[in-house]
Amino acid sequence: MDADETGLRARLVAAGVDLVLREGQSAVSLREIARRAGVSHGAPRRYFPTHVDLLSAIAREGFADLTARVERTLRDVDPDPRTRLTALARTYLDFAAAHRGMFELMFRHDLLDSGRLRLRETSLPLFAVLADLVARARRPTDAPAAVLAGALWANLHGIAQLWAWGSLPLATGATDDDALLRATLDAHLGPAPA
Amino acid sequence: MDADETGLRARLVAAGVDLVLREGQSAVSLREIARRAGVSHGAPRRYFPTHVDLLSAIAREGFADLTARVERTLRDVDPDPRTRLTALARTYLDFAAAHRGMFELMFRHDLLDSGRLRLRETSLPLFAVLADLVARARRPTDAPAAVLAGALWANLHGIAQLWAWGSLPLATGATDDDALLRATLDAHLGPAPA
DNA sequence: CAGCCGCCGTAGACGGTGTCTACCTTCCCG
DNA sequence: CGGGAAGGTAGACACCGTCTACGGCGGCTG
Repeated sequence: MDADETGLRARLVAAGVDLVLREGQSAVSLREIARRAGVSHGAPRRYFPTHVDLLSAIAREGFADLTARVERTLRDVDPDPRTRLTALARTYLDFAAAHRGMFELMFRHDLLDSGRLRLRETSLPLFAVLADLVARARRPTDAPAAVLAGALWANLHGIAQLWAWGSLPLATGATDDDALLRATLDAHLGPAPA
Repeated sequence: MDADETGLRARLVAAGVDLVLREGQSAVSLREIARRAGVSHGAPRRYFPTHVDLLSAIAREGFADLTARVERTLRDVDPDPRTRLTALARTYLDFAAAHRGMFELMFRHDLLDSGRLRLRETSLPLFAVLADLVARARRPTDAPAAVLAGALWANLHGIAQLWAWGSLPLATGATDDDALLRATLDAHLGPAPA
């Protein structure tokens, strides 16, 4: 992006991303990141006044990564909106499962929520992709596109979280989330075409 | 329950519940709880070998509270399953909004997920209530009841979390979650009757 | 009734954390 | 060439969770 890739700032974020992916969100301490970046524990403070600022920068990378994955997936999928939404949803759930620590961090609002950080806005591009597809897949009797898209996102997100947490496998007895995903898409977009 | 209400164990949990409701999950340290309970910082260790054990006990209270609220709400609602599901959903969302810190703690699987703690099972009674209503509201062409109930729970949960996080208000431009809730129920259970 | 044992809470230590502050090096620009 | 700012170092502080040694108290046993 606009960051000097070789600068300490970028190295700190990269170390943090690596750490959260490998060890989970609780392992992401300022001092550990500084250690991995090979600098003293006070160094990050030049670029990130507080721990929250660094975590937010890491989470931002997570959103960028997820958004990029979705766009990459959609490049190879045919133009039917329903098909594309299915692919988007699958990517979302796979991301949450494969990068659980990062996914958790991205939505830990108690860690990240700060007026000045504007982290929430980071998810808007991804939502825009989803909302666009929803608008095209929407049936005339459905709720307004923004509402429908919001509800669908929430459903995806809830599956991702409750599945990772173990509640959904336990409650439904399922061993994978395919049926849940199908039911969700059918519910919001109407039964799948044959 | 089976705990001596005047015992230190119960006092610690009560102090923790109070703290998480008032200050949020990050304020719930062992030492602070001990301070509020008027005992030394080492005392909780008799009953909760580790911080996670205490947090789990607090989260359990949260699930019990939520379940009780749902049951209390349902006592005054007429028998139509759709109406009852609406009331249940409303209670779920209101709980998440009113007790954000507790709601977050309840689903912090990185803190609570531990084979021996069996915390996930605590949400099963609530899911059973929902699943029962879903089974009765289900249309013949819908997904199996367990799947439908799981998808609906996930949708509710996602709305609760993304709304609290601020993403959904931002993305949809809505000022309350009523439209999202209605769209969700319509999607999973079919259009509302007049 | 005496004595002992086990439960329960105390208190201090240890290594870790985030944050603050004083310092020092290095490099660029006038 | 000399001064000043940028950027990293290092130590202090308060707080955290965990571990361990200790004390006091009550109840059971002989």
